[in-house]
Amino acid sequence: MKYIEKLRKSGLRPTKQRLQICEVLFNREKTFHFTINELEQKIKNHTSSKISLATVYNTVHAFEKKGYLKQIPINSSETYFDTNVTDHHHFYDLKEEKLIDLENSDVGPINILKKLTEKRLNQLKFL
Amino acid sequence: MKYIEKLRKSGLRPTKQRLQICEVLFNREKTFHFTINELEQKIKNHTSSKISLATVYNTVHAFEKKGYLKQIPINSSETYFDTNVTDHHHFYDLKEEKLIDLENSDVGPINILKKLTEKRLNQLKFL
DNA sequence: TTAGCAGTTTATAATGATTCTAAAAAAGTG
DNA sequence: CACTTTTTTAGAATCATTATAAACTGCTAA
Repeated sequence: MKYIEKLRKSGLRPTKQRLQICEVLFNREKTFHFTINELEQKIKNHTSSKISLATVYNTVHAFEKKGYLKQIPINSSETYFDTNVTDHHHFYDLKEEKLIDLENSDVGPINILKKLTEKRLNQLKFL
Repeated sequence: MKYIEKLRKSGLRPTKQRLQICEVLFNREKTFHFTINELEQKIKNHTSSKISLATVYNTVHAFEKKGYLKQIPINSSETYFDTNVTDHHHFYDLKEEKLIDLENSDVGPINILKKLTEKRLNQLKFL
């Protein structure tokens, strides 16, 4: 399995559950967005063995901490994650109620005209 | 009271509770951000009579629906609202864990370089 | 002014995503 | 294999928010 090394290098033990979740999350062409419950469904469809909900939460947070997933700062009852961890923007389609990725190259530069120190800017997250 | 008319015009009955909440929210120089619990505290400090938590929720949602408040799309355990309903941006200060307003005039134009139809663009919310 | 209806408030229960807990299982190490 | 550490797990706990249903209030028409 190609994920065993990746996990070990990150200091995460390559358990059966983590490897299965890796398959579901990363073994595909395109990146995608998901909630924990959507991920649980995908896991169910993908494997016969059941993974506890707590484990799904644990794993997603572990992967996020290691930088393999990114949390999307959308205001929703459920938290969204993104397997695209490159620096990019999101748009939320109000009608279809789903997220759209826009790469940085799809969006022109955003210029902050107000005077803010460099240090200050680095600790700010654009919403 | 100056808020009676405003409420009536919106189709909201000017109840004692709503007027008190109006005082707390709108009778000030600057706009501000708040969570429901922060608002509840402010109400407690402002008046002697108690307003039920359910009423605070109801009122905030009613005001939001009428356009007097704006929900801020930040991912947090609590929902943030803004009394500044003008079209503007938010930055989230990761270190101080608080929101900062940036007026549109403080931020240069954001150019979407990807081809999206006009109609599509209107139903998108920038995150 | 008052009767009655619609809108509002309220305490409390319900909901639902997420986190906590503590015990069992699995992985790594010598 | 023995032993330590990490991980998994089911279920309980948490906490913001919403639903409920009864009491109350504001409004309006007679």
